[in-house]
Amino acid sequence: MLQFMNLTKALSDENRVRIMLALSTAGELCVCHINDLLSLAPSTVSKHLFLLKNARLLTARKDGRWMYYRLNNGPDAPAVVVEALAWIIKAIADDPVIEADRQRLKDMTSIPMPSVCCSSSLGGVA
Amino acid sequence: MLQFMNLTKALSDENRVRIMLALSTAGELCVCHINDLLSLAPSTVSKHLFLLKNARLLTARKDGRWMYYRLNNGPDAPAVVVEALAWIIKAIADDPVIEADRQRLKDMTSIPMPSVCCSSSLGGVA
DNA sequence: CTTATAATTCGCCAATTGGCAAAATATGAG
DNA sequence: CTCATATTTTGCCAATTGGCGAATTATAAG
Repeated sequence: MLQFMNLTKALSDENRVRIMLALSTAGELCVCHINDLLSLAPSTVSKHLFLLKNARLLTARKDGRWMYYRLNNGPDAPAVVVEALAWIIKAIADDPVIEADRQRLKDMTSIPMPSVCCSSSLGGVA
Repeated sequence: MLQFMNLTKALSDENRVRIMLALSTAGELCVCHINDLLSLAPSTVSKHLFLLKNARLLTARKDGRWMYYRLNNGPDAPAVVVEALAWIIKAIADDPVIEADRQRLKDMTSIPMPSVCCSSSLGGVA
């Protein structure tokens, strides 16, 4: 029960749902891209990612200074998680908010990432 | 999006999830049975039921002084709701908390209800 | 009409949660 | 080593939420 409630609580915040849908499109994202996407403070995003990972909805991978997050839909993911992912993606994949995020993501990730991650990724006139 | 967040927020509270699972077993329950099941104040249960109904997870039917609630899994229920119902039921139908609720429900509803609803339904030594 | 019961609404309080800034941690670059 | 960047942890505050009791509404019974 506690584990299941962690799942539903994790999905009960709009910003966390937006993260999930962004990952369903992008496959994998580093934290700074998510910061830009949501326009939230890094500490806030970090907390959201912790809750999603804690609920087993996400997995994380570290590469140098960067953390990459992805949906936990691999073969060893719990069935209840995989079903949750299918449910939310089907439910709101074509929501206007999600569509807009997808467009922003496309712009963001079109800049080759290995070089420089975020400080110059988007919104950068300077 | 707002409608979907109503759904996930409605499912993010343990007492509300217990209501859902109780209804998946009983089919239909009147509010006073749910009060007894959760041992919460009637006003609190009423608020929970409002949130679940507002999220379209439940439907309500009035019969005399009693309100009966049931899962919204009829033919005209939104697909996203039906899928949510299938998801949560599969996920926690055999959770200990839910099993215990099911036992309590069986005791409760074994008393024929049309006669007297709740004031004498359970826990009644007096 | 008056009384009693079921349920909801309202007003309030405690607990939880989402947000940020600052400090701490980790890692690559010079 | 020292500096810069990415992320997390910590501490704090405002907003939301879950809870109760009191008041209100609705309906059946006397």
